[in-house]
Amino acid sequence: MTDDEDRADAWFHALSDRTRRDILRRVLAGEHSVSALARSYDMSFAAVQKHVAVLERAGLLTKRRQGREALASGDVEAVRSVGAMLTDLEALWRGRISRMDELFAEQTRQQQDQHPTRHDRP
Amino acid sequence: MTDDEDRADAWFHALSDRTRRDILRRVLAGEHSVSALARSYDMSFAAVQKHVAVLERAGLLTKRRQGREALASGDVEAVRSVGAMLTDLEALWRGRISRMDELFAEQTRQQQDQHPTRHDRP
DNA sequence: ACAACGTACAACCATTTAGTTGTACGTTGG
DNA sequence: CCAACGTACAACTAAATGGTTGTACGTTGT
Repeated sequence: MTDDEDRADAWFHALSDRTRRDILRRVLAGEHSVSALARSYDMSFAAVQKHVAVLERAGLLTKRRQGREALASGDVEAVRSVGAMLTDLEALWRGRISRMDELFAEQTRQQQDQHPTRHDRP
Repeated sequence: MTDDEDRADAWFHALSDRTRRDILRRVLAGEHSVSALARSYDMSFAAVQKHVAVLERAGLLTKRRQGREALASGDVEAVRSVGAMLTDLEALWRGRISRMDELFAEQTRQQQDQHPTRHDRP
């Protein structure tokens, strides 16, 4: 269905707004109703509700209904998945370093072949 | 000057586009000129150049000039900083779990005070 | 019963974004 | 020398974004 890249788009876009990051912090620390969250910010209820919806669509939080309230709760697994993507990026960088090391070793070896030291070949 | 939250905004916004994530993968794996990168995508040179600029402003890559080429290179430290933010989010969640554990222990203790077992008080 | 509360969603507006084309300018190879 | 290359940036367009207000509807406490 939704591609990995689509999910990543949604994750990073959801995290790219400071209000949404703050909401996510709160709901990771504990359940909060949408209106309780809304009271924390200097903007309309509807605006906060939209931010919650963005986080929900990205899978970073889930809502459950209790009476008239919608209780939002952060999904730590999704947060970990985002972290894993970054770890994968780091791995690419490590590969680059390894290749540089190999290249260096290769150059060193060739230089030694061309200019053997007295010590190596007495 | 630029707040932590501003940096985070820039980081996550830069990462919220799949083309930019792909560019970042390439330049983490090794240096690439902007036009070499541009050849990889089905869009104009100017579009790719703008994506590179977004990544650069976010501090996720750096450019160095060599002759007429601008060589872009990924900054793994910035990637790690983004990862650290997510780890901090996870920590909030862990705090929530600890608090739930404490609450449970508290409730259990009170229940034992109210209904001591024969075994506890023979 | 009913007023207040919590939620959802539509419609609208200003700004930003991702793309385009065009232009200008330094660098380089033949 | 100069044509081709690589880069940068401005100006424009369509779409997405973050905010607003207004409306509707189920839930709750008195």
